[in-house]
Amino acid sequence: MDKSTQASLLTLERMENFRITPQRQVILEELSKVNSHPAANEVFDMVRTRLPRIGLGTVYRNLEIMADNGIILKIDVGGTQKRFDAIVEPHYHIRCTECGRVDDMDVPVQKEFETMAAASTDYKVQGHRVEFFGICPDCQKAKHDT
Amino acid sequence: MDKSTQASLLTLERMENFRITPQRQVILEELSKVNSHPAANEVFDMVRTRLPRIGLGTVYRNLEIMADNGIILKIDVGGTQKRFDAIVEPHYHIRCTECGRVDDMDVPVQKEFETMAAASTDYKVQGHRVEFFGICPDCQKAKHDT
DNA sequence: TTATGTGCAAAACATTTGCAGGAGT
DNA sequence: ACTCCTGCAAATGTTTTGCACATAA
Repeated sequence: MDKSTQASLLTLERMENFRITPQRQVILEELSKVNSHPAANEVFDMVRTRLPRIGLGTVYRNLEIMADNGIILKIDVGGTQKRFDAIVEPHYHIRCTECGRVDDMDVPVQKEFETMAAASTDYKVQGHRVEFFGICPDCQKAKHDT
Repeated sequence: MDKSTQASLLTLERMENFRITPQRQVILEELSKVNSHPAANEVFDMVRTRLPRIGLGTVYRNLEIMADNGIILKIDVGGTQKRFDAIVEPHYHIRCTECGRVDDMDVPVQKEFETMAAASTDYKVQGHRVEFFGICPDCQKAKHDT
């Protein structure tokens, strides 16, 4: 058993009342491999190279379940598709307004934001999310070349 | 001409190369009336009470155009639908994780965020967005009543 | 032998687009 | 005339769901 399989099994065990299926292992392993923040169809493509018969619905179902159980992070910010991240620790993202690519941001998470926010609303504040947007290096280059 | 019509005409004049049509006036007037942040179909419903023959495509097209021209704000955060806001000054939002409702947040906009961010990425940073999430007063009550 | 999970296809939902006719300039 | 705009319907893209079969507890 290689390192990533081991890691994912351990992580998957945090799911209660759910089975550790090959599909779920592979989804988590593939998601853990990449630094990008793939959308569901991209996860589907990666997983399909190893499990050719897996269905897109299974990928959606399992990404949802893992996100609900805190195994992975669902990045539900701007853009048409939701994206997924194997790193669950809160962090910020930046999204390219040209190509939709999402990268992690190395900016400290402002937890105080939430206490500040709680004072100015009747909502029960659960968390917050910061999304920067801009033009990624690749798209800057592409624009320049035009 | 009432006050809201006058206001919307003035605002619409900021659009270059575009006509001020009844559809556009009414869309902007209706959007300006509410504190909520309606999704396109909700704008459609509001506008339809005054222009029964308007098409949903027209609403989408015009909301898009107005957002591109800075007349209104497209709130492209979490949730399945994009929402629209007649207040274009940058501000933060909070979204209910139960019902999807979006409210304005009275938290100062951290413009320094963007300069801080610029230092830690190769992106050309254009802006940022903060979304708080939590449970709105109505849904808290609903949960309690169950 | 009961719960849960899967593949497949269809449905649901939000949004965009093509087109023929309308209206403004 | 020409350009822009509209209503309508069809198409698109993403995500969810129903169902019959498979698999693990």
